[in-house]
Amino acid sequence: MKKHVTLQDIADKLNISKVSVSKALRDHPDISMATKQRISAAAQKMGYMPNFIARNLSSRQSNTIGLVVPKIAHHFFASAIEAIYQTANLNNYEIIMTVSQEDAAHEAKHIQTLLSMRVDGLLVSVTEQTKDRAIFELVKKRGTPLVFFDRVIEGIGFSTVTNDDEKGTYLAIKKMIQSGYTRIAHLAGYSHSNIGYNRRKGFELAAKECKLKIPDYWIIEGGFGEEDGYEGFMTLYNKGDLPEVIFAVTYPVALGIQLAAQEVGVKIPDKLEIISFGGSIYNRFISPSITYINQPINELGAKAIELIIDEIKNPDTVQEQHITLPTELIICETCKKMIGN
Amino acid sequence: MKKHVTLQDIADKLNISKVSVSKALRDHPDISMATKQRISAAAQKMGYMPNFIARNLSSRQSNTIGLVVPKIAHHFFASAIEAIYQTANLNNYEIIMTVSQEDAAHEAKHIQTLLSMRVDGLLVSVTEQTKDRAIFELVKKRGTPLVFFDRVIEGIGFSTVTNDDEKGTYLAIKKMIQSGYTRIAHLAGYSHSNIGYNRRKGFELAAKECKLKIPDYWIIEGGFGEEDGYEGFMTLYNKGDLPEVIFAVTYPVALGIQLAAQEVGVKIPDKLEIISFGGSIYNRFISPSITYINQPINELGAKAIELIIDEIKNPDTVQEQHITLPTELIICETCKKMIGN
DNA sequence: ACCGATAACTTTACCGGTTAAGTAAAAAAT
DNA sequence: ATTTTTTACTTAACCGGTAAAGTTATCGGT
Repeated sequence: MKKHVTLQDIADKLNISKVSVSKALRDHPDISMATKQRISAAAQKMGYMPNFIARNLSSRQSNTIGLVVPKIAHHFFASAIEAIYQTANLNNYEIIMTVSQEDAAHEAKHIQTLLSMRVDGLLVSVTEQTKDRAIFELVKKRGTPLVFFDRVIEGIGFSTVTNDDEKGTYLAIKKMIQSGYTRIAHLAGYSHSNIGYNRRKGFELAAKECKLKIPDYWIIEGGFGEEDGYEGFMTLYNKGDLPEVIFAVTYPVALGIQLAAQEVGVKIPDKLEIISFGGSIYNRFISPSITYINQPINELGAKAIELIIDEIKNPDTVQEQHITLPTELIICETCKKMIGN
Repeated sequence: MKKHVTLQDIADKLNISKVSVSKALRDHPDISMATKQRISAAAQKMGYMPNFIARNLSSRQSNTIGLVVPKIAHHFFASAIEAIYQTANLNNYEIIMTVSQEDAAHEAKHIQTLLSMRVDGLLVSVTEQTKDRAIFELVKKRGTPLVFFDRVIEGIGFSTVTNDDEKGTYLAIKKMIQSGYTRIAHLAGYSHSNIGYNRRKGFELAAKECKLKIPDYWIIEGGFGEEDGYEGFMTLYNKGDLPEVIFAVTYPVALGIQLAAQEVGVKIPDKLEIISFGGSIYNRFISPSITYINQPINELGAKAIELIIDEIKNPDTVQEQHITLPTELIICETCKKMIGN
């Protein structure tokens, strides 16, 4: 029972060559209808299951896409991953996902592994600490198609799919200022990451256009996780000059702020408001629910897959593309002054 | 640049056979130190990267474990998956994950695909609707090791790793009754699923031991998702006889209850309390935070990987195992009467 | 009645490794 | 000094497919 049924086994049984069996099962025109039927009947009965490994080796393509994400227990990634799996499956691609855990070294190692597995293409969202581009330059040299999504690296010739971080932030913050908020701080993430950089840029642009002066110490860099929100708030709090609103670079950061504020007794939304880039399915259960800039996560995941598949299928004609998807402001229980403006 | 460097390329360069190169790179004793060094230097310089596909085909093992989960945008699974990836990587295994989306047909198809990829073993948590065991019997016949975790199928000879659903529930509900709660309903999930069945069993056992009569219509079957919690609550509500507490079979179900209750104006925790099996990282931000039975998610994931690796490495000596991990009651802002009892 | 085309296979070669079975020269044993 | 063992390789065969290049028998056209 242990042995797998191979093409040869079927061929022997029917007294034909294994190539005929291979062709029949792939519906190749060389084989007559009658034989095709005999063969598929036999394959069925014998429980034949093609060996992908062997097939991939000889056909030099795996129908497999390597996915590298920094973490998964985070609403944005969990949803994006789900969208990616779904779209990939619809297009008959398998996904091999690896989780870098926000660690650039893991990331590089995983990409190596995926290249060794000869994935047809790569879909990557880099860690918050990724600075070294060597591994990506290697991928480029190899000629393996790669598409970045959400957290990207620009300038090395790969396509990207992102939210419109800058514009989304700009519009939201502008509206916020127009609604009467003037004392706004920003926990900004890392500016070496595109999401940190562009969200901050949108924030600063809105402030500048509205002639609002934001003190330097109200823009605080850090990571994109809950702990970073917690620490960021504490830094602000200890300065003794709390703003009215904090704009959090990600939803986890917003949660960290909330947690810290709760701890030191700063009531939200009475004493402090929060607005965040990105939400969560849990947001509506949280009190107060946080006003946020909604990301089109499913579209983002789906688009990323479409791009990579396009690059895989048309390696010669495709061109580098940079797609940004529009965001949408969702007003919840914080920042209520914005309603109607 | 496109071509990959192969063993043969290195062999040609150094005027030796490719087998020597293969052996050298795997540190086989056949090759002298001097040659090994020449070879690895050359491999390094030429940018050699082993072709896993080819290696797997010829060595008949992939160092790869197939993972099948029903969904990923759910705290329990997201965390379990993270633990699984981590433990697998530590043991030099790659994970190929597929998402069945609570659809038994997808599940079967994915398992087929993973078998075709010749994964060394499978780790499966079944969908809420899985009843047909045919695909698992096929796996058994094939001889591919498989371990179920959390949502399992028993009686077909595979090892399982689960929470101690029955005992965990039993202890929590017993404590709840002893704390003075008497009107307790249960949104129970599907009883064809082990988690539904065992949690309900624990619930009923506690009630019986405490001589508490629970009306039939207070135990409602359904799925394990938020919508099921929503519907379940509505069913209870429309009966016009609301309990004091609802025990939700999963955290998403608890959220669904909360949502529905909010909608019809039933205040939690004043008019209705909730307790749930399983929590979420978001729980502490939710108000009121829900008292829950905590699952040892990381241990569960890690243990599952350990079991499957053990089965892969010792196919002849391993025996079917059924591991249950203890749970822990975490009292939050609902069910406060339980504090101190 | 002869020729080229077509249909329906088969044979050969190859993908990039690994394993098993040689082999020649050097080292150790008798 | 001769035999045995060991060292360091090489050659051949295989994993389970796919792709390219034959090979017949049949068929349509003239």
